[in-house]
Amino acid sequence: MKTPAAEPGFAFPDWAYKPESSPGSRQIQLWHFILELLRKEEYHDVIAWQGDYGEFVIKDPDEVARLWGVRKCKPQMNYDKLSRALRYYYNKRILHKTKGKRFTYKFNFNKLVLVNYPFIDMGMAVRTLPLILIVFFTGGPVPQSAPPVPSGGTHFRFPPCTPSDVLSPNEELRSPTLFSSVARRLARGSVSDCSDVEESLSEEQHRRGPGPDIPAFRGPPLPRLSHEGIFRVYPRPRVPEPLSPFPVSPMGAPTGLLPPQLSPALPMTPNHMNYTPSPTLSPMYPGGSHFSFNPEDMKRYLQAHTQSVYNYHLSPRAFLHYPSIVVPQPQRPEKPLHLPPDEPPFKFKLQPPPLGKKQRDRPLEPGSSTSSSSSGVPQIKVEPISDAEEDEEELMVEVTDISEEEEEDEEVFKAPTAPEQRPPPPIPPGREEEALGAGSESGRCIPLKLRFKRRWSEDQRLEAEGGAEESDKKVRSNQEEPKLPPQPGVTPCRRVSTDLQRATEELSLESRDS
DNA sequence: TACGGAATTT
DNA sequence: AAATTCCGTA
Repeated sequence: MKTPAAEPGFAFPDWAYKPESSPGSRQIQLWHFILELLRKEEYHDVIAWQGDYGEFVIKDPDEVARLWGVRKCKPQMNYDKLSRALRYYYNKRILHKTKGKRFTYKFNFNKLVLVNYPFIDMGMAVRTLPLILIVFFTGGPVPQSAPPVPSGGTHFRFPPCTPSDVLSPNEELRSPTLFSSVARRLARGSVSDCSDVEESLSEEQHRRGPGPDIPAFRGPPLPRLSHEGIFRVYPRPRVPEPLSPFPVSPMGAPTGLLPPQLSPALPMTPNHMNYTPSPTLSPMYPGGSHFSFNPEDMKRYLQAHTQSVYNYHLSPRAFLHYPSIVVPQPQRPEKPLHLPPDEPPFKFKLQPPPLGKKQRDRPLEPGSSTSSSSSGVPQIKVEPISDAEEDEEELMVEVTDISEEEEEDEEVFKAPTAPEQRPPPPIPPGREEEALGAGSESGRCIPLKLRFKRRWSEDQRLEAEGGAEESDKKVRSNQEEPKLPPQPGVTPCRRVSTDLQRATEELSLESRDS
Protein backbone atom coordinates (compact mmCIF):
# COMPACT_ATOMS: atom_id res chain seq x y z
CA MET A 1 0.00 0.00 0.00
CA LYS A 2 1.29 3.29 -0.91
CA THR A 3 0.57 5.89 1.60
CA PRO A 4 0.47 9.36 0.34
CA ALA A 5 3.06 10.71 2.60
CA ALA A 6 2.41 14.12 1.29
CA GLU A 7 -0.66 14.19 3.38
CA PRO A 8 0.15 13.52 6.92
CA GLY A 9 -2.75 12.06 8.67
CA PHE A 10 -4.32 10.83 5.53
CA ALA A 11 -3.65 7.43 4.33
CA PHE A 12 -6.06 7.20 1.55
CA PRO A 13 -5.90 4.32 -0.74
CA ASP A 14 -4.48 4.93 -4.07
CA TRP A 15 -7.63 4.29 -5.86
CA ALA A 16 -9.20 7.16 -4.11
CA TYR A 17 -7.10 9.43 -6.16
CA LYS A 18 -7.17 7.68 -9.39
CA PRO A 19 -9.00 9.45 -12.06
CA GLU A 20 -11.68 7.47 -13.62
CA SER A 21 -9.74 7.03 -16.73
CA SER A 22 -7.09 5.26 -14.85
CA PRO A 23 -7.28 1.58 -15.49
CA GLY A 24 -8.47 -0.34 -12.55
CA SER A 25 -9.71 2.68 -10.84
CA ARG A 26 -13.15 2.94 -9.62
CA GLN A 27 -15.37 5.18 -11.46
CA ILE A 28 -17.03 7.92 -9.67
CA GLN A 29 -20.18 6.85 -8.11
CA LEU A 30 -23.38 8.62 -8.53
CA TRP A 31 -23.72 9.73 -5.01
CA HIS A 32 -20.30 11.23 -5.12
CA PHE A 33 -21.30 13.09 -8.14
CA ILE A 34 -24.47 14.27 -6.56
CA LEU A 35 -22.56 15.56 -3.62
CA GLU A 36 -20.20 17.25 -5.89
CA LEU A 37 -22.95 19.03 -7.68
CA LEU A 38 -24.57 19.95 -4.46
CA ARG A 39 -21.41 21.49 -3.35
CA LYS A 40 -21.13 23.78 -6.24
CA GLU A 41 -23.15 26.84 -6.33
CA GLU A 42 -23.15 26.90 -10.05
CA TYR A 43 -25.49 24.00 -9.98
CA HIS A 44 -27.90 25.21 -7.44
CA ASP A 45 -30.45 25.76 -10.07
CA VAL A 46 -30.08 22.19 -11.02
CA ILE A 47 -29.76 20.47 -7.74
CA ALA A 48 -29.61 21.84 -4.25
CA TRP A 49 -29.98 21.02 -0.66
CA GLN A 50 -33.44 21.64 0.46
CA GLY A 51 -35.54 20.72 3.37
CA ASP A 52 -34.23 18.50 6.02
CA TYR A 53 -30.69 17.64 6.58
CA GLY A 54 -29.40 15.67 3.76
CA GLU A 55 -32.38 16.36 1.67
CA PHE A 56 -31.85 17.61 -1.76
CA VAL A 57 -34.01 18.40 -4.67
CA ILE A 58 -33.20 17.77 -8.23
CA LYS A 59 -34.60 20.86 -9.72
CA ASP A 60 -33.67 19.99 -13.20
CA PRO A 61 -33.67 16.26 -13.61
CA ASP A 62 -32.79 16.33 -17.20
CA GLU A 63 -29.85 18.53 -16.58
CA VAL A 64 -28.58 16.45 -13.75
CA ALA A 65 -28.90 13.43 -15.92
CA ARG A 66 -27.09 15.17 -18.67
CA LEU A 67 -24.27 16.14 -16.38
CA TRP A 68 -24.08 12.64 -15.12
CA GLY A 69 -24.03 11.40 -18.62
CA VAL A 70 -21.20 13.71 -19.41
CA ARG A 71 -19.36 12.56 -16.40
CA LYS A 72 -19.76 8.97 -17.26
CA CYS A 73 -19.57 9.37 -20.96
CA LYS A 74 -23.03 8.08 -21.31
CA PRO A 75 -24.72 10.39 -23.69
CA GLN A 76 -27.89 8.41 -23.50
CA MET A 77 -28.25 9.04 -19.85
CA ASN A 78 -31.53 10.40 -18.76
CA TYR A 79 -33.32 10.92 -15.55
CA ASP A 80 -35.10 7.66 -15.81
CA LYS A 81 -31.87 5.80 -15.77
CA LEU A 82 -30.25 8.03 -13.29
CA SER A 83 -33.14 7.67 -10.96
CA ARG A 84 -32.89 3.96 -11.27
CA ALA A 85 -29.39 4.21 -10.02
CA LEU A 86 -30.56 6.39 -7.22
CA ARG A 87 -33.14 3.86 -6.31
CA TYR A 88 -30.48 1.29 -5.97
CA TYR A 89 -29.16 3.43 -3.22
CA TYR A 90 -32.27 2.89 -1.22
CA ASN A 91 -31.31 -0.58 -0.38
CA LYS A 92 -27.82 0.47 0.31
CA ARG A 93 -29.14 3.11 2.57
CA ILE A 94 -27.18 5.80 1.07
CA LEU A 95 -30.24 7.57 -0.05
CA HIS A 96 -33.88 7.40 0.33
CA LYS A 97 -36.74 9.10 -1.24
CA THR A 98 -38.51 11.90 0.39
CA LYS A 99 -41.98 10.83 -0.23
CA GLY A 100 -44.38 13.28 -1.60
CA LYS A 101 -41.74 15.62 -2.80
CA ARG A 102 -40.90 15.48 -6.40
CA PHE A 103 -37.34 14.74 -7.25
CA THR A 104 -36.42 14.96 -3.65
CA TYR A 105 -34.07 12.52 -2.07
CA LYS A 106 -32.31 12.41 1.15
CA PHE A 107 -28.83 11.39 1.95
CA ASN A 108 -28.23 9.22 4.87
CA PHE A 109 -25.54 11.33 6.34
CA ASN A 110 -25.27 9.05 9.20
CA LYS A 111 -23.50 6.86 6.83
CA LEU A 112 -21.63 9.43 4.97
CA VAL A 113 -20.52 11.45 7.88
CA LEU A 114 -19.75 8.81 10.31
CA VAL A 115 -17.96 6.60 8.03
CA ASN A 116 -15.85 9.48 7.08
CA TYR A 117 -15.27 10.45 10.65
CA PRO A 118 -15.52 7.30 12.57
CA PHE A 119 -13.20 8.43 15.24
CA ILE A 120 -14.81 11.52 16.44
CA ASP A 121 -14.28 11.62 20.10
CA MET A 122 -17.60 11.66 21.69
CA GLY A 123 -15.91 11.94 24.96
CA MET A 124 -16.05 8.36 25.82
CA ALA A 125 -13.24 6.22 26.74
CA VAL A 126 -11.30 4.84 23.91
CA ARG A 127 -12.05 1.50 25.29
CA THR A 128 -15.13 1.33 23.21
CA LEU A 129 -13.29 1.94 20.07
CA PRO A 130 -12.87 -1.66 19.23
CA LEU A 131 -16.56 -2.00 19.19
CA ILE A 132 -16.90 0.86 16.91
CA LEU A 133 -14.33 -0.55 14.69
CA ILE A 134 -16.14 -3.78 14.67
CA VAL A 135 -19.20 -2.05 13.56
CA PHE A 136 -17.35 -0.26 10.91
CA PHE A 137 -15.57 -3.22 9.69
CA THR A 138 -18.52 -5.41 9.23
CA GLY A 139 -18.04 -4.60 5.67
CA GLY A 140 -15.84 -7.55 5.45
CA PRO A 141 -12.28 -7.61 4.43
CA VAL A 142 -10.54 -4.56 5.45
CA PRO A 143 -8.90 -2.97 2.54
CA GLN A 144 -5.30 -2.39 2.48
CA SER A 145 -5.74 1.16 3.31
CA ALA A 146 -8.40 0.99 5.82
CA PRO A 147 -7.68 0.27 9.33
CA PRO A 148 -5.10 2.56 10.54
CA VAL A 149 -3.76 0.89 13.52
CA PRO A 150 -2.82 3.57 15.87
CA SER A 151 0.46 2.55 17.21
CA GLY A 152 0.52 5.26 19.73
CA GLY A 153 -1.01 3.00 22.25
CA THR A 154 -2.63 5.80 24.05
CA HIS A 155 -5.76 5.36 22.16
CA PHE A 156 -6.51 1.83 21.52
CA ARG A 157 -5.26 -1.28 20.09
CA PHE A 158 -6.77 -2.69 17.12
CA PRO A 159 -9.53 -5.06 17.95
CA PRO A 160 -8.13 -8.40 18.74
CA CYS A 161 -10.25 -9.99 16.18
CA THR A 162 -11.49 -8.85 12.93
CA PRO A 163 -15.10 -8.08 12.53
CA SER A 164 -15.59 -11.13 10.53
CA ASP A 165 -14.49 -13.00 13.53
CA VAL A 166 -17.06 -11.35 15.59
CA LEU A 167 -19.85 -10.98 13.21
CA SER A 168 -20.90 -13.69 11.03
CA PRO A 169 -19.70 -12.76 7.67
CA ASN A 170 -22.36 -12.16 5.24
CA GLU A 171 -21.67 -12.10 1.64
CA GLU A 172 -23.78 -9.11 1.11
CA LEU A 173 -21.81 -7.27 3.61
CA ARG A 174 -18.85 -7.45 1.48
CA SER A 175 -19.92 -4.32 0.00
CA PRO A 176 -18.12 -2.27 -2.45
CA THR A 177 -16.22 0.69 -1.51
CA LEU A 178 -18.25 3.72 -1.43
CA PHE A 179 -15.66 6.16 -0.56
CA SER A 180 -14.71 8.48 -3.14
CA SER A 181 -12.17 11.04 -3.47
CA VAL A 182 -15.01 13.45 -3.49
CA ALA A 183 -16.20 12.38 -0.13
CA ARG A 184 -12.74 12.50 1.19
CA ARG A 185 -12.18 15.82 -0.26
CA LEU A 186 -15.31 16.95 1.27
CA ALA A 187 -14.06 15.56 4.43
CA ARG A 188 -10.89 17.43 4.09
CA GLY A 189 -12.69 20.46 2.99
CA SER A 190 -10.46 20.62 0.08
CA VAL A 191 -11.60 21.91 -3.17
CA SER A 192 -8.38 22.51 -4.86
CA ASP A 193 -7.52 18.95 -5.42
CA CYS A 194 -10.74 17.83 -6.89
CA SER A 195 -9.00 17.61 -10.12
CA ASP A 196 -10.86 14.88 -11.77
CA VAL A 197 -14.26 15.97 -10.80
CA GLU A 198 -13.68 19.56 -11.36
CA GLU A 199 -12.05 18.93 -14.60
CA SER A 200 -14.99 17.05 -15.73
CA LEU A 201 -17.24 19.69 -14.49
CA SER A 202 -15.21 22.52 -15.74
CA GLU A 203 -16.53 21.97 -19.15
CA GLU A 204 -19.95 22.43 -17.81
CA GLN A 205 -18.97 25.36 -15.80
CA HIS A 206 -17.61 27.01 -18.83
CA ARG A 207 -20.74 26.26 -20.61
CA ARG A 208 -22.67 27.82 -17.83
CA GLY A 209 -20.33 30.65 -17.45
CA PRO A 210 -17.75 31.25 -14.86
CA GLY A 211 -18.81 30.72 -11.37
CA PRO A 212 -17.02 31.58 -8.22
CA ASP A 213 -15.06 28.83 -6.81
CA ILE A 214 -16.89 28.16 -3.69
CA PRO A 215 -14.85 27.30 -0.73
CA ALA A 216 -16.07 24.20 0.78
CA PHE A 217 -16.67 25.60 4.17
CA ARG A 218 -17.55 29.07 3.55
CA GLY A 219 -20.50 30.63 5.06
CA PRO A 220 -21.38 32.36 8.20
CA PRO A 221 -20.55 30.79 11.46
CA LEU A 222 -23.24 28.66 12.74
CA PRO A 223 -25.55 30.24 15.13
CA ARG A 224 -25.69 28.58 18.41
CA LEU A 225 -28.07 25.80 18.16
CA SER A 226 -30.60 25.73 20.81
CA HIS A 227 -29.66 22.24 21.63
CA GLU A 228 -26.46 23.36 23.04
CA GLY A 229 -28.36 24.81 25.84
CA ILE A 230 -29.31 21.44 27.01
CA PHE A 231 -25.86 20.14 27.14
CA ARG A 232 -23.87 20.58 30.16
CA VAL A 233 -20.41 20.72 29.07
CA TYR A 234 -17.87 18.98 31.08
CA PRO A 235 -14.36 19.26 30.04
CA ARG A 236 -12.62 16.05 29.75
CA PRO A 237 -9.25 16.14 31.29
CA ARG A 238 -8.35 12.96 29.58
CA VAL A 239 -8.17 14.74 26.35
CA PRO A 240 -5.48 17.23 26.82
CA GLU A 241 -5.72 19.12 23.65
CA PRO A 242 -8.75 21.23 23.12
CA LEU A 243 -10.60 20.98 19.95
CA SER A 244 -8.00 20.21 17.52
CA PRO A 245 -7.60 23.18 15.33
CA PHE A 246 -7.58 21.27 12.17
CA PRO A 247 -8.29 23.69 9.48
CA VAL A 248 -10.93 22.02 7.54
CA SER A 249 -11.39 18.52 8.56
CA PRO A 250 -11.44 16.66 11.75
CA MET A 251 -9.24 14.18 10.11
CA GLY A 252 -6.72 16.79 9.49
CA ALA A 253 -5.40 16.48 12.93
CA PRO A 254 -1.72 16.91 12.53
CA THR A 255 -0.88 14.39 15.10
CA GLY A 256 -0.84 11.67 12.59
CA LEU A 257 -1.75 9.39 15.33
CA LEU A 258 -4.89 8.29 13.74
CA PRO A 259 -4.93 8.08 10.07
CA PRO A 260 -8.41 8.33 8.85
CA GLN A 261 -10.51 5.35 9.31
CA LEU A 262 -12.18 5.11 6.06
CA SER A 263 -14.26 2.12 5.91
CA PRO A 264 -14.93 1.09 2.43
CA ALA A 265 -17.88 -0.80 3.63
CA LEU A 266 -20.29 1.96 3.75
CA PRO A 267 -23.41 0.74 2.16
CA MET A 268 -24.48 -2.40 3.82
CA THR A 269 -22.74 -1.85 7.01
CA PRO A 270 -24.93 -1.23 9.92
CA ASN A 271 -23.36 1.42 11.94
CA HIS A 272 -23.78 2.79 15.32
CA MET A 273 -25.40 6.01 14.45
CA ASN A 274 -28.03 5.22 12.05
CA TYR A 275 -30.51 7.59 13.31
CA THR A 276 -30.38 11.24 13.32
CA PRO A 277 -30.81 13.10 16.49
CA SER A 278 -32.70 15.95 15.07
CA PRO A 279 -33.34 17.41 11.73
CA THR A 280 -31.92 20.64 12.89
CA LEU A 281 -28.71 19.10 13.86
CA SER A 282 -27.50 18.14 10.55
CA PRO A 283 -24.06 19.34 9.97
CA MET A 284 -25.36 21.73 7.50
CA TYR A 285 -25.18 25.38 7.38
CA PRO A 286 -28.19 27.07 8.69
CA GLY A 287 -29.15 28.11 5.27
CA GLY A 288 -29.55 24.48 4.66
CA SER A 289 -27.87 24.62 1.37
CA HIS A 290 -24.59 23.16 2.27
CA PHE A 291 -23.64 20.10 3.97
CA SER A 292 -20.76 20.80 6.20
CA PHE A 293 -18.11 18.65 7.57
CA ASN A 294 -17.04 21.53 9.61
CA PRO A 295 -15.81 20.21 12.88
CA GLU A 296 -17.95 22.56 14.83
CA ASP A 297 -21.00 21.53 13.00
CA MET A 298 -20.17 17.96 13.33
CA LYS A 299 -19.50 18.39 16.92
CA ARG A 300 -22.89 19.83 17.43
CA TYR A 301 -24.40 17.14 15.40
CA LEU A 302 -22.64 14.44 17.24
CA GLN A 303 -23.22 16.07 20.52
CA ALA A 304 -26.85 15.83 19.91
CA HIS A 305 -26.40 12.30 18.96
CA THR A 306 -24.56 11.62 22.11
CA GLN A 307 -27.25 13.25 24.06
CA SER A 308 -29.78 11.13 22.37
CA VAL A 309 -27.80 8.08 23.05
CA TYR A 310 -27.64 9.00 26.61
CA ASN A 311 -31.23 10.00 26.90
CA TYR A 312 -32.42 6.82 25.46
CA HIS A 313 -30.11 4.42 27.07
CA LEU A 314 -28.60 3.39 23.90
CA SER A 315 -25.61 1.34 23.51
CA PRO A 316 -22.24 2.71 24.30
CA ARG A 317 -21.39 1.76 20.85
CA ALA A 318 -23.52 4.57 19.73
CA PHE A 319 -20.88 6.88 20.95
CA LEU A 320 -18.31 7.78 18.52
CA HIS A 321 -14.71 8.49 18.72
CA TYR A 322 -12.99 10.98 16.66
CA PRO A 323 -9.54 12.04 17.47
CA SER A 324 -10.06 15.66 17.05
CA ILE A 325 -13.56 16.34 18.00
CA VAL A 326 -14.30 16.22 21.60
CA VAL A 327 -17.93 16.15 22.27
CA PRO A 328 -18.73 16.88 25.81
CA GLN A 329 -20.48 14.24 27.67
CA PRO A 330 -24.11 14.78 27.87
CA GLN A 331 -25.84 14.64 31.11
CA ARG A 332 -29.16 13.26 31.66
CA PRO A 333 -31.40 16.16 32.18
CA GLU A 334 -33.37 16.15 35.32
CA LYS A 335 -36.40 16.94 33.37
CA PRO A 336 -37.31 15.96 29.91
CA LEU A 337 -35.52 17.99 27.40
CA HIS A 338 -37.02 21.35 27.14
CA LEU A 339 -37.19 22.11 23.56
CA PRO A 340 -37.66 25.46 22.10
CA PRO A 341 -41.13 26.03 20.85
CA ASP A 342 -40.07 26.29 17.30
CA GLU A 343 -38.29 23.08 17.46
CA PRO A 344 -40.02 19.82 17.08
CA PRO A 345 -39.38 17.53 19.93
CA PHE A 346 -37.42 14.46 19.38
CA LYS A 347 -39.43 11.65 18.25
CA PHE A 348 -37.93 8.48 19.17
CA LYS A 349 -39.06 5.01 19.27
CA LEU A 350 -37.13 1.93 19.64
CA GLN A 351 -37.57 -0.60 17.02
CA PRO A 352 -38.64 -4.01 18.00
CA PRO A 353 -35.98 -6.50 18.66
CA PRO A 354 -34.55 -7.98 15.59
CA LEU A 355 -36.57 -10.64 14.07
CA GLY A 356 -35.78 -13.51 11.99
CA LYS A 357 -35.89 -12.97 8.36
CA LYS A 358 -39.23 -12.00 7.16
CA GLN A 359 -41.22 -14.76 5.74
CA ARG A 360 -42.96 -12.75 3.23
CA ASP A 361 -39.94 -12.30 1.17
CA ARG A 362 -38.80 -14.64 -1.40
CA PRO A 363 -38.11 -18.03 0.03
CA LEU A 364 -34.65 -18.40 1.14
CA GLU A 365 -32.31 -20.66 -0.52
CA PRO A 366 -31.68 -23.62 1.68
CA GLY A 367 -28.02 -23.20 1.35
CA SER A 368 -28.07 -19.71 2.49
CA SER A 369 -26.21 -19.32 5.66
CA THR A 370 -27.99 -16.16 6.46
CA SER A 371 -31.24 -15.39 7.96
CA SER A 372 -32.32 -18.63 9.39
CA SER A 373 -33.98 -17.37 12.45
CA SER A 374 -33.50 -20.63 14.08
CA SER A 375 -29.85 -20.82 13.48
CA GLY A 376 -29.17 -18.41 16.20
CA VAL A 377 -26.49 -16.93 14.11
CA PRO A 378 -26.26 -13.24 13.89
CA GLN A 379 -27.86 -12.27 10.72
CA ILE A 380 -28.02 -9.36 8.56
CA LYS A 381 -30.87 -8.67 6.40
CA VAL A 382 -29.48 -8.70 3.02
CA GLU A 383 -32.35 -7.52 1.02
CA PRO A 384 -33.81 -4.63 2.84
CA ILE A 385 -37.41 -4.14 2.34
CA SER A 386 -37.59 -0.62 1.33
CA ASP A 387 -41.25 -0.18 1.47
CA ALA A 388 -42.56 0.48 4.88
CA GLU A 389 -40.54 3.02 6.70
CA GLU A 390 -41.01 1.57 10.07
CA ASP A 391 -40.28 -1.69 8.60
CA GLU A 392 -37.00 -0.93 7.17
CA GLU A 393 -34.90 -1.74 10.08
CA GLU A 394 -33.97 -5.13 9.12
CA LEU A 395 -30.55 -4.50 8.03
CA MET A 396 -28.78 -5.11 11.17
CA VAL A 397 -26.56 -7.49 12.76
CA GLU A 398 -28.13 -9.19 15.56
CA VAL A 399 -25.26 -8.47 17.76
CA THR A 400 -25.91 -4.86 17.33
CA ASP A 401 -28.25 -3.25 19.62
CA ILE A 402 -31.19 -1.25 18.77
CA SER A 403 -29.34 1.93 18.75
CA GLU A 404 -27.73 0.82 15.66
CA GLU A 405 -30.87 0.48 13.83
CA GLU A 406 -31.67 2.76 11.11
CA GLU A 407 -33.99 5.30 12.44
CA GLU A 408 -33.38 8.03 10.13
CA ASP A 409 -36.81 9.30 9.77
CA GLU A 410 -38.25 11.87 11.94
CA GLU A 411 -41.02 9.61 12.94
CA VAL A 412 -38.80 7.56 15.02
CA PHE A 413 -37.84 10.39 17.19
CA LYS A 414 -40.36 10.81 19.79
CA ALA A 415 -40.31 12.80 22.86
CA PRO A 416 -38.54 10.90 25.50
CA THR A 417 -40.78 8.52 27.17
CA ALA A 418 -41.66 9.13 30.70
CA PRO A 419 -38.64 8.52 32.75
CA GLU A 420 -40.53 6.89 35.53
CA GLN A 421 -38.78 3.67 35.30
CA ARG A 422 -35.47 5.08 34.52
CA PRO A 423 -34.73 7.72 37.02
CA PRO A 424 -31.87 9.82 35.93
CA PRO A 425 -28.79 8.64 37.61
CA PRO A 426 -27.46 11.37 39.71
CA ILE A 427 -23.98 12.06 38.76
CA PRO A 428 -21.92 13.16 41.61
CA PRO A 429 -19.77 16.12 40.87
CA GLY A 430 -16.37 15.19 39.92
CA ARG A 431 -17.47 11.88 38.64
CA GLU A 432 -18.68 13.05 35.35
CA GLU A 433 -16.34 10.86 33.60
CA GLU A 434 -18.06 7.89 34.88
CA ALA A 435 -21.09 9.05 33.16
CA LEU A 436 -19.26 8.11 30.11
CA GLY A 437 -20.76 4.80 30.57
CA ALA A 438 -24.10 6.35 30.12
CA GLY A 439 -25.01 3.95 27.46
CA SER A 440 -23.82 1.06 29.43
CA GLU A 441 -24.77 2.31 32.76
CA SER A 442 -27.50 -0.18 33.15
CA GLY A 443 -25.92 -2.53 30.78
CA ARG A 444 -23.70 -3.29 33.61
CA CYS A 445 -26.47 -5.16 35.21
CA ILE A 446 -28.70 -6.05 32.37
CA PRO A 447 -27.46 -7.45 29.18
CA LEU A 448 -27.88 -4.98 26.47
CA LYS A 449 -30.15 -7.01 24.39
CA LEU A 450 -32.38 -7.64 27.30
CA ARG A 451 -32.31 -4.03 28.13
CA PHE A 452 -33.39 -3.00 24.73
CA LYS A 453 -35.99 -5.58 24.56
CA ARG A 454 -37.41 -4.35 27.77
CA ARG A 455 -37.19 -0.88 26.58
CA TRP A 456 -38.98 -1.78 23.50
CA SER A 457 -41.63 -3.62 25.33
CA GLU A 458 -42.09 -0.63 27.47
CA ASP A 459 -42.44 1.53 24.48
CA GLN A 460 -45.00 -0.79 23.13
CA ARG A 461 -46.87 -0.67 26.34
CA LEU A 462 -46.80 3.06 26.52
CA GLU A 463 -47.87 3.24 23.00
CA ALA A 464 -50.77 0.98 23.67
CA GLU A 465 -51.78 3.05 26.61
CA GLY A 466 -51.20 6.37 25.09
CA GLY A 467 -51.92 6.51 21.45
CA ALA A 468 -54.12 4.23 19.56
CA GLU A 469 -53.34 6.18 16.47
CA GLU A 470 -50.24 4.23 16.08
CA SER A 471 -52.04 1.02 16.39
CA ASP A 472 -51.55 0.19 12.81
CA LYS A 473 -47.91 -0.02 13.36
CA LYS A 474 -47.04 -3.54 13.22
CA VAL A 475 -46.28 -5.16 16.43
CA ARG A 476 -44.30 -7.97 15.26
CA SER A 477 -44.26 -11.09 17.15
CA ASN A 478 -41.10 -12.88 17.46
CA GLN A 479 -40.93 -16.51 17.94
CA GLU A 480 -37.24 -16.48 18.04
CA GLU A 481 -37.09 -14.14 20.90
CA PRO A 482 -40.27 -14.06 22.84
CA LYS A 483 -41.21 -10.65 23.88
CA LEU A 484 -40.47 -9.87 27.41
CA PRO A 485 -43.16 -8.37 29.47
CA PRO A 486 -42.49 -4.98 30.84
CA GLN A 487 -40.47 -5.27 33.91
CA PRO A 488 -41.23 -2.48 36.21
CA GLY A 489 -39.43 -4.26 38.89
CA VAL A 490 -36.14 -3.95 37.25
CA THR A 491 -33.88 -2.40 39.68
CA PRO A 492 -32.23 0.54 38.21
CA CYS A 493 -28.62 -0.06 38.30
CA ARG A 494 -27.20 2.97 39.87
CA ARG A 495 -23.73 1.84 39.97
CA VAL A 496 -22.17 3.56 37.14
CA SER A 497 -19.60 1.46 35.54
CA THR A 498 -16.19 2.75 35.30
CA ASP A 499 -15.16 -0.19 33.39
CA LEU A 500 -16.46 -0.04 29.94
CA GLN A 501 -14.30 -2.85 29.01
CA ARG A 502 -16.50 -5.13 30.89
CA ALA A 503 -19.46 -3.98 28.99
CA THR A 504 -17.51 -4.32 25.89
CA GLU A 505 -16.70 -7.84 26.67
CA GLU A 506 -20.23 -8.54 27.49
CA LEU A 507 -21.23 -7.22 24.22
CA SER A 508 -18.75 -9.33 22.50
CA LEU A 509 -20.03 -12.33 24.26
CA GLU A 510 -23.53 -11.44 23.42
CA SER A 511 -22.60 -11.06 19.92
CA ARG A 512 -21.26 -14.49 19.84
CA ASP A 513 -23.97 -16.43 21.41
CA SER A 514 -26.88 -14.51 20.17
C1' DT B 1 -43.67 10.27 -11.05
C1' DA B 2 -41.92 6.51 -8.77
C1' DC B 3 -40.68 1.72 -8.05
C1' DG B 4 -38.09 -2.33 -8.79
C1' DG B 5 -37.13 -6.75 -11.64
C1' DA B 6 -34.22 -8.45 -15.10
C1' DA B 7 -30.63 -8.52 -18.26
C1' DT B 8 -26.55 -6.34 -19.62
C1' DT B 9 -22.49 -3.49 -19.46
C1' DT B 10 -18.34 -1.42 -17.56
C1' DA C 1 -20.06 -3.87 -7.70
C1' DA C 2 -22.21 -0.19 -9.67
C1' DA C 3 -24.38 1.24 -12.75
C1' DT C 4 -27.03 1.14 -17.47
C1' DT C 5 -30.84 -0.13 -20.12
C1' DC C 6 -35.40 -1.51 -20.67
C1' DC C 7 -39.75 -2.00 -19.11
C1' DG C 8 -44.04 -3.45 -16.57
C1' DT C 9 -46.56 -1.80 -12.71
C1' DA C 10 -48.79 1.48 -9.55
